[in-house]
Amino acid sequence: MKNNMKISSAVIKRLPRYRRYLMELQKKNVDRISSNELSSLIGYTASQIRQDLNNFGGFGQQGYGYNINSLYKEISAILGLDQEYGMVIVGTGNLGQAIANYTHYYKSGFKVCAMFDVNPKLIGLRINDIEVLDYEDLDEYLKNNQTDIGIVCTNMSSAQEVVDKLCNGGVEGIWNFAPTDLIVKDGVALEDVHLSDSLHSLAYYINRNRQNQD
Amino acid sequence: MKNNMKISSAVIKRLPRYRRYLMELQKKNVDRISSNELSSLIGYTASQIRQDLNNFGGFGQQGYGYNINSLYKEISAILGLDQEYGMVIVGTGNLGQAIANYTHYYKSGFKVCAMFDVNPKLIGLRINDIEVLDYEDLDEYLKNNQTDIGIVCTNMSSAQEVVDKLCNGGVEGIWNFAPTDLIVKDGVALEDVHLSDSLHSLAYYINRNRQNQD
DNA sequence: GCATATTGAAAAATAATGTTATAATAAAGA
DNA sequence: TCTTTATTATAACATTATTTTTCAATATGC
Repeated sequence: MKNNMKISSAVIKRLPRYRRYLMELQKKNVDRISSNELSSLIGYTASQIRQDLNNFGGFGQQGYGYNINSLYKEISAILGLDQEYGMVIVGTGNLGQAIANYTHYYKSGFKVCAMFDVNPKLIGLRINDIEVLDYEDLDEYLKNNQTDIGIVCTNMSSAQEVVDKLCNGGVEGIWNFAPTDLIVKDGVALEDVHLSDSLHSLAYYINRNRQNQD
Repeated sequence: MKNNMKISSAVIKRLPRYRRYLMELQKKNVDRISSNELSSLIGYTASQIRQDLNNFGGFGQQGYGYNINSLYKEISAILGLDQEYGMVIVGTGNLGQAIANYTHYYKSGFKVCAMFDVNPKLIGLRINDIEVLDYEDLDEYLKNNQTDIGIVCTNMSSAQEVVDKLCNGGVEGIWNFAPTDLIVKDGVALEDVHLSDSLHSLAYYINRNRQNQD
């Protein structure tokens, strides 16, 4: 990274998006792109793109633009996607299973190593070749298996207890799908996916559009 | 609403969260709360809470605070959650099934009326009592069944085509889970849930924390 | 009726984004 | 080789968006 200044979360949220577009360009065998071309593709202004990237280093070349392969690699490295992550999923309902399948399908450095549930009907099953273990054994598992990310797919009422266990077990990040706000140990990253909040925002905009038509 | 001024999306994104906390307070039979108490609960500053709510009207009373039941109802109405929404899911893989189950479980005004897929093995199945129909018949279905929201759970390459069909079929909102950016018809609301982007941001923060420890 | 609590609303402060200007440099063409 | 053009990096500035501060107004509760 270029310097120690804190990068705003607005920038960080844009990085995965840059990366997605660069991946597409790679697939099309494009090998260079200017901030202007990227701008018309992604929709951010060219200067914002240049400024965003400049937070991390001067990846472009004057008169040339950005080399797609190397910029892709740089952004991947900034995001930490050049590394492997061991994950566990707690809560093996439909959503948990879907996430297991999702990360399985989008092969990458993120690997679900185990799943946990309290439901005896699920314990012992294999989903995408991942065993569903008894939630009782989560502490023990974390003690013996270094785990980077805990994925919370439980209901609201169990979520905080699960997160406490995960944090104490040494995970570095929580990916939370439970519809509640969680407290994590200092130094643990938290990323929420609040599906109901998302759906409710959508409802707001639908209604606003309806009202504008009157 | 108080006036015609456009409300910023930052405010809209907070509304579902206010509503969640108010729901919890209702369950605990609390009947009033001040912006200060709400603040220490939710984590936003008291003045932000007051200002957010004031965008839509003066729901509080000086010297008293906010009545929880009525504020809950107000926010629900602002979000359009006092209404019913008919939805279809396109793409009946694990994620599509999980979403179907999710909205089924969190009973509310959002009802999945049909699911669509191209996979003959899935067509004809019933998931949570919702029939999986042939994607070929989507246009026909939309013509005959007024549908408010289209949920896109396909892969990246099919997503835009699906969205075009949904928009032409008259949906008012798209809830997109495909890992790509979509173009919607004017007047149609779009809400993205980019799971991979979310996971990648998490990876960034995990790595930043790691580096800070050195 | 008075002290206190609390909102609503305006103003001020801060943060984020967008624009402009310029020097440096690579690419492309004469 | 030299010149022109394209384009980034960087800084300064402008604008817009968001958050915080401040304080008058008003309801509550003793």
